[in-house]
Amino acid sequence: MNPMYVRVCVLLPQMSGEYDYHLSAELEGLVRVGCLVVVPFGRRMVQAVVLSLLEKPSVAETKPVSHLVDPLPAVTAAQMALAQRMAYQYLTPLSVCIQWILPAGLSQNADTAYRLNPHPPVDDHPLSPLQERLVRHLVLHEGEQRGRQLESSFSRTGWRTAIAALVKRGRVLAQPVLPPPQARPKQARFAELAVEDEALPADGSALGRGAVGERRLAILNFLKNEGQPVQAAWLYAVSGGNLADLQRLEAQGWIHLVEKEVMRDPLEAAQAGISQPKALTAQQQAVWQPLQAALRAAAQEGRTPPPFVLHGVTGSGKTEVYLYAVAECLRLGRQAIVMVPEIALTPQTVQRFLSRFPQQVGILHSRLSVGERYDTWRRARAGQLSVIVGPRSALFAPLPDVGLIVVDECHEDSYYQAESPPYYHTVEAAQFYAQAARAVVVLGSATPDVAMLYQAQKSGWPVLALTERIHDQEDAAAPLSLPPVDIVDMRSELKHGNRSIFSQALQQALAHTLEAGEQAILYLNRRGAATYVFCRDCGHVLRCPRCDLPLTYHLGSGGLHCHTCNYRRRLPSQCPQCGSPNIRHYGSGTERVEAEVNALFPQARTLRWDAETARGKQGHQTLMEKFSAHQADILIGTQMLAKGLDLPLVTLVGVVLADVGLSFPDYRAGERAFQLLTQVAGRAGRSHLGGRVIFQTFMPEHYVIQAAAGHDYAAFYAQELARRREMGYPPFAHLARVEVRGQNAQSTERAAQQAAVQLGRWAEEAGMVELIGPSPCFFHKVNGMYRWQILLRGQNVGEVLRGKPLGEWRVQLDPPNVL
DNA sequence: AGCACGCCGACT
DNA sequence: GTCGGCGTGCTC
Repeated sequence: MNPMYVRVCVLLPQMSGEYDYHLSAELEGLVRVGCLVVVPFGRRMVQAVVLSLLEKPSVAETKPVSHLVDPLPAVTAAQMALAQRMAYQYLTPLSVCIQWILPAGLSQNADTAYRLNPHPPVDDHPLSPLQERLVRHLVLHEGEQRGRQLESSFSRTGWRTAIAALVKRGRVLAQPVLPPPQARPKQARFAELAVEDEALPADGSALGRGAVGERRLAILNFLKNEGQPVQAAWLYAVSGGNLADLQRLEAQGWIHLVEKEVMRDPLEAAQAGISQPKALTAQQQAVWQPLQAALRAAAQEGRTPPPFVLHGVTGSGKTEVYLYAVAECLRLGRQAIVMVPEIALTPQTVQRFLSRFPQQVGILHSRLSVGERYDTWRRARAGQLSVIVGPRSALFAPLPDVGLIVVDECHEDSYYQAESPPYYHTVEAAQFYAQAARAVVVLGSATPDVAMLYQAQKSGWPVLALTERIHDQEDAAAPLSLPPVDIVDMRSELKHGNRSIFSQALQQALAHTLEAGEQAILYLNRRGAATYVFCRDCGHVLRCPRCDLPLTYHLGSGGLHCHTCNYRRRLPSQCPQCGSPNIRHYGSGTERVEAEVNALFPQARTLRWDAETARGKQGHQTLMEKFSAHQADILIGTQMLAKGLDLPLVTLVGVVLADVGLSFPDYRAGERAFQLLTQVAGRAGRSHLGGRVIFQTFMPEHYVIQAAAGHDYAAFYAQELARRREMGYPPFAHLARVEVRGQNAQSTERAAQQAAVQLGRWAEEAGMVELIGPSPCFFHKVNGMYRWQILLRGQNVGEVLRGKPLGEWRVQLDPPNVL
């Protein structure tokens, strides 16, 4: 007998409960676990996902499931396990995790339709100004608006209370509605021959006069050659015909016109050639073998191996190993997910997957239209796509049997979702998913996070190393060496009277590169760099006395400013540490650097690449193409050009100030700087031309600068770990950020104090948890909202907060870190 | 979240 | 005596 009841998770963000419903006779047998349904909830209709089928409900009275949104399950079993794990791990309601997994455009939230009552009761009540505006707004929009529309027109005005009063008095009618999903399958017109090939006319005279007949004949002949239904738009394109021609041909009985569903494909235009696997080097082979064994074991014995860390220097051929792993996964009849930090910045990686697995790759990212995303999602669910490439959302493609999850450049910050709950790290979530799906996880990076590598070593994860670079050219056999890095001490440059932002060494290297007709990159981290104030003799950085953050210099006011707490002071004339008068800001925005380059090398063609110049849809691509085509000699840019672009003509990389970021009071500042410098250094010398890197610095002895210059990850790792131990950070702790928000500074502060008392009590009960704040350093004012952060740090933070009444606080739990 | 019920102050 | 403020609590 079919189960008559279902347990569902109601998709309301604030609801975390599970509810039982019964199935009507027509739905019985159709509703499956993971299906998206609509159910009555209170006096509303809401979407819900079926968690399980039941023979018996847990309550006496049940309501019926209203209808199925889609007969195919919207959430696979493995995805459901992932959602449940994320809900538990990240202290987030299950409904929120499920909504995150569902494709945009499918899930819809309940709403209210407001309509002007055409026959309002007699009412001489005066309307408030806001009510007047609402009524006028409704009149303007033909008497009807949904809550979401009103919210966008009247946000932050209290329109809900105002309209509720109007509803009460009968001026406005309110009706709960659940909008249908935005994303729908796309229908297109197809034509196919209705007669045997031999029956087709020999010339166009039977089909129409002159050119018209020829045009219609062309359509028939095209259909004959294709031998299958062809989309009408194609026929128009090949014949110059139109819908009238097709309808005429159908009326005459030559063809049938049918409506068929088509898939929107964002890759339709991307014509990648077909590429064959490359032979692996001995090192790649050594890495590949255990990976292959694990893929086979996972597929055949259903074992989930621990994640593989693929630690490969820039240019060591990590991508080819991924391609081999994906190919093996497909051979085993399973599918693969390949995650990249940001699709716009890694077009070359995406291209390699497209050409190696033609017709099998789908991409998922936020720039796709709702329809494209929905169709890619449906093709993945139907087994029509075997490889999904994309940023962190690609993890949620509903593949039927995921066998491999690759996280490329797994140290990238973009893998951490910090904007809205669930606050999760892709590296961790991928492991949860892999456990549910019995898949292999590969974490690739040239500079793995210290915390991740520590965890790998502690937990016995295999760490596979690729230490040699390989040529991009197919024929070159000898491995390339990493480019030599010169550290230039900017303090001695100043002592020798060089006041330019470029050292003598960098100027000479630039001159040499230009002479040789090669390209150079000048890298600077603009965040803070343009305005960072420090002593040029002792390196002392001016910091905010309240927050300990470096102060920023504002050209307009000529003063120093703390962005966090609004502290202001004047620029001192002497260094507070050594008394030197050489304390000033180090101005070096991209414009400034470009101006200096142009002054020194008037003949050089420069190209600026920063958030400003890369704006627009194709911004990154245009700039990259321009530089790749050697339409510029020197590229000047910020963080983003450290990403995975292959630029073979670049033989010189200059880091204008390598120290940037090292003085941020973040325990990960050293790690971030090391990762950036290593990546930037890897940009040079990816060709037979070789290459050279220059780090300009005021701290030449700093371990981060030294290790990055020596391409020595091991040294950096050891020193960073030792430094963190020395500072008393527990290895492997969670950091929970508890945020208290309010409209008013005083009341928010009071609430934060109370929250801190409560959190402190819980931390004390639990032991092993440390409370940080509230202190002004965790105070922010954003968009008129006052926010205080309180940090909890310890090995069991998640357990401390689990089950506690946290309703009024926003809690964000970071993944485990070596703090 | 919504929307109920529910218990206290200012008005017909 | 009623209208209406927003404090808890429920939604299968």
